[in-house]
Amino acid sequence: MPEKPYDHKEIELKWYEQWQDATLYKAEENSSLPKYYVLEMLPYPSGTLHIGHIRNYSIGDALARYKWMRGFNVLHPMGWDAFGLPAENAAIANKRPPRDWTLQNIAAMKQTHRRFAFSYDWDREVSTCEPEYYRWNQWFFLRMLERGLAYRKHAMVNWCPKCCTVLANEQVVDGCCWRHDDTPVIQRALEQWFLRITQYADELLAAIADLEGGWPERVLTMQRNWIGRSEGTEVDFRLDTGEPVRVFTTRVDTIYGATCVILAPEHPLNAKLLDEAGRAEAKAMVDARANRDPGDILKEGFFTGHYAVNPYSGEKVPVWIGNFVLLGYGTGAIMAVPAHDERDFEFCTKYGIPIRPVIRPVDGELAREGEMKTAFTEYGIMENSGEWSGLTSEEGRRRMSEKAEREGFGKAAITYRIKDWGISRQRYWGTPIPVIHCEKCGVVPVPDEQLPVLLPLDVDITGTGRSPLADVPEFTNVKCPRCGGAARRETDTMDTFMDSSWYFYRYCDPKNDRMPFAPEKVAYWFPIDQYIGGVEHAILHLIYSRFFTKVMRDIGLVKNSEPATRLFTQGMVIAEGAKMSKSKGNVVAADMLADQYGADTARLFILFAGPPEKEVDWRTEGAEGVYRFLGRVYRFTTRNADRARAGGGEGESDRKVLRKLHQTVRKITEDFESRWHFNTSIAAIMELVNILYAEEAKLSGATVCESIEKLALLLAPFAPYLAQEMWSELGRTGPLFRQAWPSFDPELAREDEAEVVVQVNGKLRTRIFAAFGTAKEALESQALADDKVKSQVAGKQVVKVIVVPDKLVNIVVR
RNA sequence: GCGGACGUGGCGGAAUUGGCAGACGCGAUAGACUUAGGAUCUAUUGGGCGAAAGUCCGUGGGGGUUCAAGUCCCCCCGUCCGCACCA
Repeated sequence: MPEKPYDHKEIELKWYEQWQDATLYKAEENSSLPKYYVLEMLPYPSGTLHIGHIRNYSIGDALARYKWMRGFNVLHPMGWDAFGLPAENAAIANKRPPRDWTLQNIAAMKQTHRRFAFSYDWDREVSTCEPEYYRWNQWFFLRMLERGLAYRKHAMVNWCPKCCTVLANEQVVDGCCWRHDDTPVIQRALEQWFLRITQYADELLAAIADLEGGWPERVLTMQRNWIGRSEGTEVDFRLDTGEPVRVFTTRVDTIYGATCVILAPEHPLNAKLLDEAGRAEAKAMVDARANRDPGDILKEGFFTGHYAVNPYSGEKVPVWIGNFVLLGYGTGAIMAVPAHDERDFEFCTKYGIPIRPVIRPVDGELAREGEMKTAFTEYGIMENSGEWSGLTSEEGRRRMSEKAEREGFGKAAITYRIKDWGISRQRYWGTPIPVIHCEKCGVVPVPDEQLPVLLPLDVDITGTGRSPLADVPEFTNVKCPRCGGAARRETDTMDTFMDSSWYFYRYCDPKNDRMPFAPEKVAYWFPIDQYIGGVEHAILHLIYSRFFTKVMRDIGLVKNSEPATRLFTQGMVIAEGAKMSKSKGNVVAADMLADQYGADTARLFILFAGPPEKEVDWRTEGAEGVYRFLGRVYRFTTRNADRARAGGGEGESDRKVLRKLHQTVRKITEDFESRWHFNTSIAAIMELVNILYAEEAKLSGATVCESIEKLALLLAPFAPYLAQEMWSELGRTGPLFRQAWPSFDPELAREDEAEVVVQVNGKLRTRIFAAFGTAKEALESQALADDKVKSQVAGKQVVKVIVVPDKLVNIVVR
């Protein structure tokens, strides 16, 4: 049979049609097979399928197919099946501002999706216009409201002038919006909704220990730092105006060395303590910090003219304002102990505030006042500290905290860096927050039976920063569900990270219209065995979804406390030296690659570019080679199909090719089982194909048949369409993913003889062949008998010979 | 500034446990087939010297351990990532 040219479009469309109703990836709910659950998340904030997606999909998809072929029951959610994509939503999507990309990209994704037949992640842009998603987001919100986990408060919030919306702390990167890294966020005071993630801060931190081993250390470290727990003491200094100012310190044992109290420039007490000029100066400090000049902000401050009394020593110390004191951490005020804190040291040195050492090293002397060059920040023995002198720092901290609590001027306290999660967004799109503001009844939740609260279709997108919903009377004017009086609907919508926090649970029970999902269905699948996503979500999505899981557990919906036992973080795709992202405009869309070379090439190429955990530098030149390789495979298959079907016979190179074949199966199996270095897996398949080409004329029909068969199975996880086509060329029927993963015969894979490297003084001189297991002495004498070795050794004295059986002989001469 | 990762041909990368450096692919060069080739197939491809056999050098730089180092240890340089006044 003559070979056929490789027409990827024809092949891919053909099998795509056939797989449409095959429910290949759908979970088999009643299966008794072991579970294996693969989920992915979006690596890039973008609506269109681009290289990052392909990489993400390809990794997860290859693994899922492999697991399937190994007999696992795989939940491999496909597209947005969990929520559907009803036609009427197009109208909503259409309402978005022009800078949003949803509508055209939903169309693009449908097309690409069709061609690729894989796509199974949550997509922020799609989920933001799903009524079913709204319903269950709102359902969760109301459950949290009932439990006091959702609340509303007036707060200073991060505001991105480009997005015209509030951002959570997690979404602020280097003082800029996570989507616009050239736009500094500003602070605004607004009435906002929050989720009380801090209530779970302790558990989120403690449970990190359970994730150890399954999650990358890097991500766990980032989460630990982000939660930022520190144990210390809150202490009231009494101001000369009569009121207390509360400070937080982790080193109350140093308090006798406190030589001033410093307030954050935006501290509430400043209104009272400062005069006009002082307030203006404080405001200037706040502004300077918000604009956040790159480079170090110098420590600055000024004296308020007021004093406060140290409750332990009774000493009166000056009260200052300092730009390095943060309102958002601890109490927004500190006691400065310059002798034992580097920042305080710098500040007090600059302004001539006394530096008084009160802690000495355990086996050293107390530093002398005025002679310290740097702060001594370690624990030690307390000195010049009244009744506490002589105690260790640890003991002092404990006992002094107890005293503060006993006498009512403070207490032991734990402070977290993490803050409650602000979920209010002043956007049109996104899930409406399901509450109603009634003048008589206050904040009234929308009753469950009225969910979902949907977005109105008739909206002007102004981009002014005021929620566009506020200008739609038919949306805002409602009756209070409690008293029936006139009331106003909440116009903020939810952060879309809300959606992503639980979307994967819905995959287990996508049609449920009574609950987000049935607990027993989730119980079968969860926790996720393997989650795959980009590292950039370490403190966003990955911490929110852990929080959500714990809340769901406490509500009684799930039994697991963590969403995923293993996390794999794929590397980012770099283009022109920068992370590929929509906002940078350096996104390479998949369409080009897919149109030109097809889905199989696109996937294979991105996997071949490098190991999945590493960043890849995007350049398309290599795609040609991968396409060429698939063409080689296809042409080999078609021109040998007849021979393969006939089978039988004997060929000169059968042994050689079968050995390589079984070695390749072994190698790829090992790659899947240990590390996912698919680039080397694919390289091994290429080597196999190169040998098939070289030995093609010297093979029996039976060997050709086995080669094509195994080659198809090996390619199935990486290039499913071509693999399926090969399968059918062999006359086999049925979906390839129902086939078992190929096994290898260790006997066939074994080399006949060991190739032993012979070195002289560590330098390669020749190689010899010997039967496996040849004794050391025999190898040594065989090596020494070799002509090349003889000429190297001639005239010199053999000092030593190192023999590694089956591998190497090293002759040391002098 | 602190913490982490990394540094290999013209390029992407391989070398999994200290044991043949450069697998596989791109690019390049030559040839075959061809009216033609941006298709396909074959061969060569780290650098120096050499007609060749061969030989020396070579994994950011310097030092060390070892029979043997891309791999382990120390110092330096560079790149990337994370954190950056967290009291």
